[in-house]
Amino acid sequence: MTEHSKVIEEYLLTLYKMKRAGEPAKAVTLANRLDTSPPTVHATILRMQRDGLVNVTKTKELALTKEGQSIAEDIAYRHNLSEYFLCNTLGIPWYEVHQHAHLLEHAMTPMVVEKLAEFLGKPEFCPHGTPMPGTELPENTITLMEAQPGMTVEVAMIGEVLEDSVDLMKILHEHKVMPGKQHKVIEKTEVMRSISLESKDGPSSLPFHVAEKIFVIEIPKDKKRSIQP
Amino acid sequence: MTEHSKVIEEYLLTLYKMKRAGEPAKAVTLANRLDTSPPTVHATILRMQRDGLVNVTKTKELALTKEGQSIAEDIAYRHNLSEYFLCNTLGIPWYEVHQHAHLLEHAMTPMVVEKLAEFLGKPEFCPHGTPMPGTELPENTITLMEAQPGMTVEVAMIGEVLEDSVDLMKILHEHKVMPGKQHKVIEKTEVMRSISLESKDGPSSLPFHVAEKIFVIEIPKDKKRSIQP
DNA sequence: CATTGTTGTTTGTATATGCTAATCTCAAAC
DNA sequence: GTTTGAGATTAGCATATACAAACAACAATG
Repeated sequence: MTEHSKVIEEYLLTLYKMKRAGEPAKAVTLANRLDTSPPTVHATILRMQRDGLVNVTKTKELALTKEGQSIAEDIAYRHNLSEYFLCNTLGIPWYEVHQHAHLLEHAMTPMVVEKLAEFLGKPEFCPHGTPMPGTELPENTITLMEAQPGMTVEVAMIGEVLEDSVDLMKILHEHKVMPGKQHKVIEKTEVMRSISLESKDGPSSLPFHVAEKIFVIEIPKDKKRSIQP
Repeated sequence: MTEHSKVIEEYLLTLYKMKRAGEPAKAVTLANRLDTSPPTVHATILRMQRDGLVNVTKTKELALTKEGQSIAEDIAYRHNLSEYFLCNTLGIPWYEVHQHAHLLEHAMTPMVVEKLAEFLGKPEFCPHGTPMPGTELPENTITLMEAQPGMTVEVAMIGEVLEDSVDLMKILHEHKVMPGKQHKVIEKTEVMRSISLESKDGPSSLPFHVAEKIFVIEIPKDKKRSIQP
């Protein structure tokens, strides 16, 4: 597992996240996500193929190789560990740790990763609820879109795509739409294409495209608020 | 103060350290330190001049501009802070933190620097005794070379040049030649070009070129061992 | 003063990373 | 089946970073 540039690590991580989110891993998508031009992505993918990091199927789907997958998981781990550290140790708000971790993730030696993980007590989830590679969300996790009006749900994870927008994250924070918090689903209005919630901190309303990226667990009526006040 | 590449940051930091160590800041020296070829250094210096980071005198001396200096101090701070963190918080041995900090120093946002400094209690020295920019070593600091036989000295700082060699650092560690430890100077032999020491942990012998880079403070006889056992 | 050695510079390349503009390919839509 | 549009690719270019080899400039030394 050789040394790879920041750029390559970025591509690997993005492909990994797209794969995990069930999105099609194509060159265009990558270009959009990474905010680079298609030709640049093309050239980079060629190098990655050459170096045995990705394979390209006949249908132009990008698939990580064993090695690519393994490196990507490593980066994801460093990223999530950094976020946990920044949030829990340094006290940087959970909704903005992503940007800072984005730099750190490429600058940690194996020893630093190991010692940091020990120091933090080997956490299994980042502050956005994303499980570290190797850990999974509970089986009964659904997206907020799938939750029905009347349900009370507990936020499990804020989808990684959403982390890129600090503004959006800040709003989620203000409405306490964050891991561990409970909300009651009031209604889903097709016209507004939004879903409205109600929690002890007040009401909130989220557009469908955001609700699709928020993962929750239904809380049975009798257990409501048993964990989070 | 714009964004600069890792490479440029490296050049700036190296120039800053050379300046502080009183070494002549020339292109060759840089090339040796950074282990790159003279043409590469040349080209990079041109870019740095273009960007207002260094000036080149008629005698080919490289001098940081105000801006270059300011950025360099910033990097030095991030480096030393990282080292302190790696050593004191994560428990990575002081003699090998340098390599890990070397990566981190280029990956810390201002917010991370600020929060980390707070968390660590705003330390003023790195684990090698190097003062953070803005802090100074005590006035009466001398190099081990300048210490006379019979003197008892306390190590204040391991010169930054020495940090590059993990092997050497490990040896210093084994002989407890580290900040805060006291040693008695036994003799300086011109023939061997080495200086021999004696501490409660046993005897050691350091070549002149190393002793030149180790900074110590003389401990008056009556105060010996009053601080460090 | 001529020689030598150190240092700086130029030349010629190479690779990774980026861009725009133009073009190609192919499936879906008409 | 022809058109259209999305996506992939090619061509042409730019910049930062690296190298080796050749050469220039200059100081030190004999």
